[in-house]
Amino acid sequence: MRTPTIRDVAARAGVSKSLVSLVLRGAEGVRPEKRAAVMTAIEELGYRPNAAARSLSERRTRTVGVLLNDLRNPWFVELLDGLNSRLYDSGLHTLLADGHLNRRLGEDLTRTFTELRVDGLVAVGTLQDPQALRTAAGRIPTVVVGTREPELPGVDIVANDDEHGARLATEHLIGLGHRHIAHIAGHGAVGELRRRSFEATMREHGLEGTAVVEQGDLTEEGGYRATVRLLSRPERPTAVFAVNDMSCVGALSAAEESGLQVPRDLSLVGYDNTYLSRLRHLWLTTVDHAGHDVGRRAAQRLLDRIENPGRPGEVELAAPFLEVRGSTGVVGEG
Amino acid sequence: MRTPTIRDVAARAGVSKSLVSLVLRGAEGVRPEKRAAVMTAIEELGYRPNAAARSLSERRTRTVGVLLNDLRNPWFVELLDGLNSRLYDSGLHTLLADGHLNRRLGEDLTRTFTELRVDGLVAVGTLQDPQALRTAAGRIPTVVVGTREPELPGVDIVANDDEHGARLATEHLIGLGHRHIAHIAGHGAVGELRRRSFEATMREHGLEGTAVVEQGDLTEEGGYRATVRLLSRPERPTAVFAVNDMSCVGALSAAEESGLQVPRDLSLVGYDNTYLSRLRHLWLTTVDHAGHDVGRRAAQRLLDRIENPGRPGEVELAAPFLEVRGSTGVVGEG
DNA sequence: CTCATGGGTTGGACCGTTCCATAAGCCGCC
DNA sequence: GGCGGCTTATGGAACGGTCCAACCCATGAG
Repeated sequence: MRTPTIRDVAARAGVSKSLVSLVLRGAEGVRPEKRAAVMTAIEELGYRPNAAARSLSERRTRTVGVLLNDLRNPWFVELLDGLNSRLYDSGLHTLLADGHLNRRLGEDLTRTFTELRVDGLVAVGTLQDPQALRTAAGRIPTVVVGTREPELPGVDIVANDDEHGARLATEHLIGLGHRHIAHIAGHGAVGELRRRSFEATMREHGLEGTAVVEQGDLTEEGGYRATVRLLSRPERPTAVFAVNDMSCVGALSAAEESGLQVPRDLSLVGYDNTYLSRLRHLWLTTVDHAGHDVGRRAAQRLLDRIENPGRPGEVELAAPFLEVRGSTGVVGEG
Repeated sequence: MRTPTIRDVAARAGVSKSLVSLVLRGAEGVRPEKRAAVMTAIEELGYRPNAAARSLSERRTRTVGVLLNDLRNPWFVELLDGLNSRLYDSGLHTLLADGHLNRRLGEDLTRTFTELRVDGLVAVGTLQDPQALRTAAGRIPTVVVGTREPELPGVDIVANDDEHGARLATEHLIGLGHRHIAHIAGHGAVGELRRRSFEATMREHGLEGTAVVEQGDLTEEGGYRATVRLLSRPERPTAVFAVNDMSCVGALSAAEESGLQVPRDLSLVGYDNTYLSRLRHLWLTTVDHAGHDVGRRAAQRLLDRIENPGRPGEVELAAPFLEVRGSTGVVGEG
């Protein structure tokens, strides 16, 4: 028994395949009894439309490909949620693929999605291969989300406002009376923006003399090492603003190891408001990167771009906000 | 300019579309100069095969759909890695979809994958809708991975041996001299297996009198609450084996809150060896669920089932192992 | 010289839909 | 009775590949 096609349904319902097609797409002007006959035939045969045949004929897939940079670090879940729901409202499905997993295999996911003829492409986070994304973006409406790079022609970027977020974190610490504040930096455009904004904010408050930056790498290990270096300085900082939650957890470990209590002896602020920071045991003050909002806006951008592919690429920023938890406190109080 | 098709390539290379097709599929017996002509035409036109057309004609997609239960809890990353690499070796791509995200939208992903005519289906973790999976499994070779339910006709299950894992954890604690050991249980088949094995192991060591079970729910919050209850008992346990790492982190918080030091006053063992347990700040002793191995075996099962769809469903278990870190210690020592 | 052999290539049917132009049927009106 | 107009249904041509039987053309054997 082959899987049934639209013709099998038609034969069983005693109508033409065209009418079945009309019913499937919910067309007006089909006589109710015929519609019912078709529906029962579909039911009885367990018919399911063939997406390949449909998209071949329709010349679109109603599907959006989402490229994730690394499943291991699920900062993007809220973002996906926003993206997904907005796209779904417009009748688009999303398919995910993880770049990290597939890169080791030498598989180029932009190519896979290109061959699938997805209607749009969303790159979540910084991808390994900007060149592949560039060529894909030449064919498929593309939006980059949750990062600030790469900037490509005809590609929109939607992210949170890192400068604003870093300012929020830094001013929060300054407001608590901290003067010796350190920043654990990360690489890439996002790391750059956050660091610069940290430095600018410190300068605005006349604290450029006591601002310190240590380089991290967005991992726990990097955050740990950077903090160990920070704490061995003659003028030990009383607060650390880490480029992301992961680094912040590393900072937390380093602090405890050297006998410092958080937040009594050292205040910590992370970035991303991942579920890590929400763990009762960590309970980090952090900057929420407005993932849901970013995702929704990205979806809207993509829909616009599918409508009107020619438009030049733009950058759209959502406003992050501070989530104050237990890792920050007034300086010198305990 | 339409996107080029195989016929455009053929015209440009001065050959028939059939020959282009042969070249694309790397067929033998094509004259080298013709092959070269086709390749340059492909290059010049930027031709990309159309997956829909190909799969319509070939009547298969070379694609496997992977259903994830919840991206927020990324215990399955290693597993995906194993799965992916094995499938890729056999020329199959994987597409991911997250059930949690899409369920809210009322989208049935098994249906989406059925319409896509994926060659196989992998359900990672317990899904919300076993009924949908059952009907999908009736059409598409299906394997359930990393969980023990649902058991469906013609569906293989590949997971780690929870009974063995729970035994490892429990005997580790007993070996450290613990007698009053508690278990934070989880729901579902997996929770049941781990709890039963905990109880059996305790019984074998004559410790059924001091074994305690509190119900959790696999979340941090649940682990926290269960531990608070445990610690308020007259006979406080000296060790806790939690059903998963997430619960274990909750237990850790509860312990610290009531002034107990881990592992001096309370030993803790988790399950899954997620990156959470590897965080220096938590550094949990945990049972590794052999994700990579499970993933590879699942891929093999799926490939077998694609070859031979009729076979009845079987359960295959991989051996978990203990990962001793900092959250367990000899009883009474500090 | 004829004919079988076989490597290399090709046209056309087919996969399962959508879409469009056209047909069928019915009604009312002149 | 013929005809225009309207609603509803239909056949056939795409869509872009794969696959297969048939074809072409050297080559070598008989």
